[in-house]
Amino acid sequence: MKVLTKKTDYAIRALLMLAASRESYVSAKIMAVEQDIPYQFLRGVLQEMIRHNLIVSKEGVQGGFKLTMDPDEIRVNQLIEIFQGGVQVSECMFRKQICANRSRCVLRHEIMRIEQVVQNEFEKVTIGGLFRKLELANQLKPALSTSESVPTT
Amino acid sequence: MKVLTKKTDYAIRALLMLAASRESYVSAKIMAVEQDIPYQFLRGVLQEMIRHNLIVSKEGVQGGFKLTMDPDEIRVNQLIEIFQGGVQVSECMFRKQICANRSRCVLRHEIMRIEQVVQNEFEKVTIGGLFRKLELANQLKPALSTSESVPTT
DNA sequence: TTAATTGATACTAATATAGTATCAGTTATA
DNA sequence: TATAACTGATACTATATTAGTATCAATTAA
Repeated sequence: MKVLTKKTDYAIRALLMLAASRESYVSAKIMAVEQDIPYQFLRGVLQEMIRHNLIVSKEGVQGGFKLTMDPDEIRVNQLIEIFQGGVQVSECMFRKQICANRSRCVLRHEIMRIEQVVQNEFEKVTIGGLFRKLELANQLKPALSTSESVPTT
Repeated sequence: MKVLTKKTDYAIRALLMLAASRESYVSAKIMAVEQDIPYQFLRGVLQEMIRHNLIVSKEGVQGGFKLTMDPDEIRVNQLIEIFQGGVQVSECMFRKQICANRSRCVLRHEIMRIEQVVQNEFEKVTIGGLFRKLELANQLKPALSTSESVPTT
């Protein structure tokens, strides 16, 4: 049970960068390098987000992407919806036969309930919220880019 | 985001049948037919459950499978663990570099929290619990097997 | 004019999920 | 005691999803 696929993961990280740069455009290249995401793959992800009006682009030199809305309005929930087709119950037998077999229906009902819980949780998580946590983390631990030799095991 | 794969789904339905038959053995064939599950595929699922000591088998004529424990002790949680490798965060960067990039870590933390919620929910769902709901559903709607012509759209 | 950019699109590769087939061994029972 | 109804084990194939690559046209700041 993989909760987030790469696409969603990359999308969130790209959005966090855009949230950080506010009004100015950020190019796909910069985001790909900084976040260590395959460039062309990220481009596809960004295109998808344009289609869903989460971001806008500017072509040419100095071009790039920026948010169309307040980061607090972008919910991880929606990103999962876009890149993973939301949460899907294992085969919905609705209508088809009212319910070919009862145990499948009971199960289904139970899963839908849990999915609703997950849905609600992911709805609470916004890019804005994540961004503030990120800032806080960076305040508390401003090291990293310096020495702090990585254990070469 | 697919919550349950076929294997888990089939496993649960098979276990519900075993819960219904209590002490007597039920063959894979019967379960496959009644639950409309591909026979050989189900066999594989059953083998996996034997390996995890959820069920035992008896070979030969009149053989089959039965539970090793009270249905209330079998949690859907565990089945997801067995058939879907549990809930996995999108790439754990732990230790590797303490955290190559911060936004990934913040994200990770948030997801882990939600996964814990999911985990807790699925832990509450047991085969015994589902079985009782199933019985209740069958009591309230004892029709089905009779006429009730399926709409041929 | 040109290098840095996005738009669009068509691939390939890797992995996971779903399903099939086969043969050997066991056992109730006719 | 032969045999049909079973499971054990294992090796395959097919399909779908996820991840990643490549290419070329159009745009634009400098």
